[in-house]
Amino acid sequence: MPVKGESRSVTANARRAQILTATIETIAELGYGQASFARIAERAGLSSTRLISYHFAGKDELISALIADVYADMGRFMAERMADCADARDALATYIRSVVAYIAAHRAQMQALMSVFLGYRSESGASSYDADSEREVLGHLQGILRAGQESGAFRPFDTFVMAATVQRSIDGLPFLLRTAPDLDLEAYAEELAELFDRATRSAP
Amino acid sequence: MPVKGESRSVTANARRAQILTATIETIAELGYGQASFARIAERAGLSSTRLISYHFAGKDELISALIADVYADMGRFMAERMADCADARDALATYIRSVVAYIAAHRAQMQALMSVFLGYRSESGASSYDADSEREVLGHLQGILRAGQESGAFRPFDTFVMAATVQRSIDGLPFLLRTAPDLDLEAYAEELAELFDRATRSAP
Amino acid sequence: MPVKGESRSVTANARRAQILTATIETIAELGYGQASFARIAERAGLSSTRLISYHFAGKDELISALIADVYADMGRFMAERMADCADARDALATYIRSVVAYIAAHRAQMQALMSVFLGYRSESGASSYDADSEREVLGHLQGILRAGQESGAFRPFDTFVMAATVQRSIDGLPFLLRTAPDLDLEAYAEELAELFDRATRSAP
Amino acid sequence: MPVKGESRSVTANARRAQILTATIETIAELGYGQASFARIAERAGLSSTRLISYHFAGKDELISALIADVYADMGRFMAERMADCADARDALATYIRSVVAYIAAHRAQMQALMSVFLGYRSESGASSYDADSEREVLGHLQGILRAGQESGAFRPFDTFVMAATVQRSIDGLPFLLRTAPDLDLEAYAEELAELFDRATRSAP
DNA sequence: CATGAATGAGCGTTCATTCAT
DNA sequence: TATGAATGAACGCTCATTCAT
Repeated sequence: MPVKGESRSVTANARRAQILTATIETIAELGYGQASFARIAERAGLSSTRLISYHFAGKDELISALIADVYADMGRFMAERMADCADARDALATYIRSVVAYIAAHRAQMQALMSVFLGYRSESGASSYDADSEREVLGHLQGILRAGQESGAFRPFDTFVMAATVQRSIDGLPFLLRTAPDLDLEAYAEELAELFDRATRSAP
Repeated sequence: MPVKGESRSVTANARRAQILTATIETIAELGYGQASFARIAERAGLSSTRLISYHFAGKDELISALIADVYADMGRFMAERMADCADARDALATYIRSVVAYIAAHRAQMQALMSVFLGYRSESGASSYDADSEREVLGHLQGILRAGQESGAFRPFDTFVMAATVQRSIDGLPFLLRTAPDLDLEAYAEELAELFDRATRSAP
Repeated sequence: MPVKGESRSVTANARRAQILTATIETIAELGYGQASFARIAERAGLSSTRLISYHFAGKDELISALIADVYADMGRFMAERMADCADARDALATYIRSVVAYIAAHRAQMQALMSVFLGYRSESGASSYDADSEREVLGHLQGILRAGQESGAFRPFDTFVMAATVQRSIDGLPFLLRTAPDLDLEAYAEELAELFDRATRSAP
Repeated sequence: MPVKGESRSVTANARRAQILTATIETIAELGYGQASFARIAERAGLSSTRLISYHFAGKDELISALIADVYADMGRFMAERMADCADARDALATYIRSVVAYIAAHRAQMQALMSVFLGYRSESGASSYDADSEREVLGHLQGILRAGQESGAFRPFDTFVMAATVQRSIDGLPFLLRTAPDLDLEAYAEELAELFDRATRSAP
């Protein structure tokens, strides 16, 4: 039985990573609903699903770990990109461009993440992962928007609505990429940046 | 074994409607993945799941019927609302307000529809319903946007990106309503209308 | 509820015949195991399986009627052909040629009959139809063989074994025709006639 | 989920054998059509049908395994018996006696095999097992017959027809044994041997 | 750390049949 | 005579999980 405390052995972590990778690929390809332990084990080349149950307490923990992993990776990426932004307008545009860039470079992960968010209802906890993560992500965006309003760069508007709209405009990309894999994401990002700059800025 | 020909009997249609209602409620509440025939039958107060299989050829047909029903209803609602719009700016704002209004009045239906779109992969057809319906919906929006650009009311922008962004900003509402049922949708709609008016209009 | 007594109305008989024809075709094509009421009704163009249940007390009666029908028809055919046979050798050869000829002209019926015999276990009665019919058919053949032995035309042998062998050599034809529909049945019959003439006759 | 690679564990093989035995008994007694997983599991004393699904990929694999098992066993038996035959006449008689002897000693297996052949339509493959196996079995018999014709021991005749007739005369035995379990199979074999010797031999 | 074996519950579907017109 | 509606039981199969090494 694997550790519940703080650290895990090296090989255990390797196995977990291997399983998570297979899980991401499976969900990205078949959708959350079709991602059974059996199919994940098959893709990972495991002899039985038992190995998944062994390294993860259950499906809930597997999905939680997946979300945490992707979020952590994306968080690192975003933190680096957002480090030096001149002002709020720059920060918003940079945010949009950065998330789109991350999605472009991690299609499977993002596809899987979205599929999980939309297909997953934890039967243990009352609230879904969606709610918590959502609040967190939107919180960050709202921070940027509020700062812009305070500095006078942004016009008055409901920061929650604006943040949600920005986020949704990006969230949908993984699904869009399913049916249009050749989409020019850089151009897409520029269009969005321009769109939300006009939607938010105070001056004409 | 009902129907091969053209029409259905009155009682059969009543049963179908009853089952569809229960299906919508079940999916809206539990998500597509948890919406089994058993749970639907239980909610509908049916003696056995056999009745569902009897009135619908299979799960595929049940879901197809659900989508068609909701779409038809929404289509009627939208057509009425969009009938007389002065210009493109008005049309865009009306579109946003109308869809939001429809969602506000048909939360369960929309919740179910979204859940189906995101959790459903038809094993029969290659493409999911999502792809086809999406194209259709976006097509309508793109029509409004292009008309505005041609009349000079809208600035130049990629109509596909803009249409997708508008649509996503509304699509997400059913999910938002899950965690925030008390959201002021009228205000939300006004914020979106203002947001996209600024994002699209040509003049300062 | 249809008659249990002796006669049936004209239209009822027509319906029964229509259903029996569809049943024969269905069984011949898909095998007894796949011949459900639903599939039979579909092939017969009936609106519901209820019509079958209405005209036949149950599956057992449907199958019984099928067997009886085919047997009666084959019986008439055979009686005519076997009418004037010079001697036992002639009778045996004629029997073989006649049954083969009948099979050639009624492939679906025979295919269905065989499929029923081999796939059917009446849950009501203890003995299967096979046993009774078998005895009857073999009885006829044994009669021919015994007569030949008494007249000295046939050598001594176990008439039951010989009759069974003759019958099996013909029974299998419907199945053979499945995989080899172009089989020359006339030639086949001649080979069998020669084979069993040599196997039975007394003189060298 | 047992095995993707090459071999199976000891206990797994034991379970498979146990399940196969129960399957054979069930089919032999009730016929292929009534041999559900539930009935097989009950006979085998398994806690649930899940164990069957666990050890065999599906009903198709279960039936395939059954056929392969019985054929392999019969093949070994026949190979040993047919090892030293003086000539074609001897070979033919030995073939008949051997198959009958095998049937006598393995009634349930043969009953099951026949029931499967006649009641089974694989939905995966276009052709049934019957067709392939049939060709193989008849091929062997035809080999014996052709050799006899070439050596002059056998008269000219269609080897396919003769082989099919021989085979059918034996195939039917399992069914005959159902209604007449006390049949003297040794005597039966002798009658058949004599019958087909006369039918095939060239000299008077 | 890993694994084969086993499990009960649930899935969507199909079955022959009965009820009520 | 015909029919739509309804039904419970059973089907093969897959699910995530647990037991015992």
